[in-house]
Amino acid sequence: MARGKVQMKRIENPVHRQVTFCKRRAGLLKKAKELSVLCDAEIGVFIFSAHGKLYEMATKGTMEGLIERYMKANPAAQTEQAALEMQPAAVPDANEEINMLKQEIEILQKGLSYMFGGGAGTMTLNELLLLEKHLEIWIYHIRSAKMDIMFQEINLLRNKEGILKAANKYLQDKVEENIGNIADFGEMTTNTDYPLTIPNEIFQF
Amino acid sequence: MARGKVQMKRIENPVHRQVTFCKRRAGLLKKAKELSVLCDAEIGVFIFSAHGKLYEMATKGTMEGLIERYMKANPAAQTEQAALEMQPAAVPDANEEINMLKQEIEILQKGLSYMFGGGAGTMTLNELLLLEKHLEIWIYHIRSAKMDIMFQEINLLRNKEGILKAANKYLQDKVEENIGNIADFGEMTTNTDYPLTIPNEIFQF
DNA sequence: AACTATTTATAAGA
DNA sequence: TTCTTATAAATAGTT
Repeated sequence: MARGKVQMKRIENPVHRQVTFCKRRAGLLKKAKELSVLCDAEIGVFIFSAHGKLYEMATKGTMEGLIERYMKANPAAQTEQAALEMQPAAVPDANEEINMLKQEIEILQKGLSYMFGGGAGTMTLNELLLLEKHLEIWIYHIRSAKMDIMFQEINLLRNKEGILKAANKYLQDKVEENIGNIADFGEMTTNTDYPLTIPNEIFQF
Repeated sequence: MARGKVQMKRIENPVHRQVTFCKRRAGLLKKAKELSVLCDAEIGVFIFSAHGKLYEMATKGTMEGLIERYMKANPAAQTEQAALEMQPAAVPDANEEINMLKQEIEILQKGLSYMFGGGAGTMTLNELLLLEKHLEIWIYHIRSAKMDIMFQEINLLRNKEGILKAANKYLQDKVEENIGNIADFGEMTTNTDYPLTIPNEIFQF
């Protein structure tokens, strides 16, 4: 990369190779560190030299922790030991506990997917981060349709109330205007005099 | 490293951070590959993005093989499973799986408590078993207070409607009974003849 | 390990 | 994401 390009193949000169290994190894680890810091990533690197010497680096925590995380993130990838552990030699008690835990996980997953509205699939951790938002949206939808209907109903009734009240008033006027001899009319008037104004605050959901 | 130096700290702008992550990730993996080829080294790199996505690369063979080699080369470093496997009495396979499942449950629990509205505390397993019920109850409470108010309002209006209608009818009867000479009365009657029955289904929430 | 001449990598902008 | 380009970094060959 300087003073001449380099062929992408094994450097045959052992001295050159060793020097390059030193320099580039440092460079690689530096780059890994930078990527980790700049982008908030967790990175593990391990390098076995041609002679078998191990150089490693792990950002955030230990290499062991990273490997465990790797194992979890990549269930398809089984180490030799893990593969062996899949053999039926397992002890009954242990199997029992495993099954219990698996059932628990199933229940939890079911609850979560239920919450997401029938999503039959499993959730990733990313999806969990959107949890609160989804829940709020869900509630909103459930509520919103009902609210619309109820508001319509209330408005309908209010309109009818207004019309009936007007009709009532009209008829009352007519009665008063044309008839003076109905004894119990005043009593009637009192009974129909209801407060018709309803505080609007209760509709501010 | 171009068009301006970059501070060695987390890039705050999410877009910049994502772009840089992409570029530098590619760069890092390329460098690893080059080092491997040029110097005949065996290298493993894994990168977890901030969002938890895994990117990996292993020169020569699989990452699993590399991890096993790493384990062997680094006896001091024991993963949790490996440590458990060192216990003679324990059954290695089962313990590992149990731990994995327990971790999974922990993740789900975390998501759920997050869902329940910033509850910083942890949930017990018993609580988790009641997940669906809890959610329904929660939604029910949110909704129920509002519904009560709206039902009261609707019933109030309906009662008023009934009373006004009765008063209207009474007055109308009086008018019909005592007066025969009001020209526009029939018209009035038509206008006040509204369908007063509202389908009850819409209130079945 | 230091020193440069060059090659690479990459930040910023489209 | 991908391309371009100006510039910062990395590093091959040399001392």
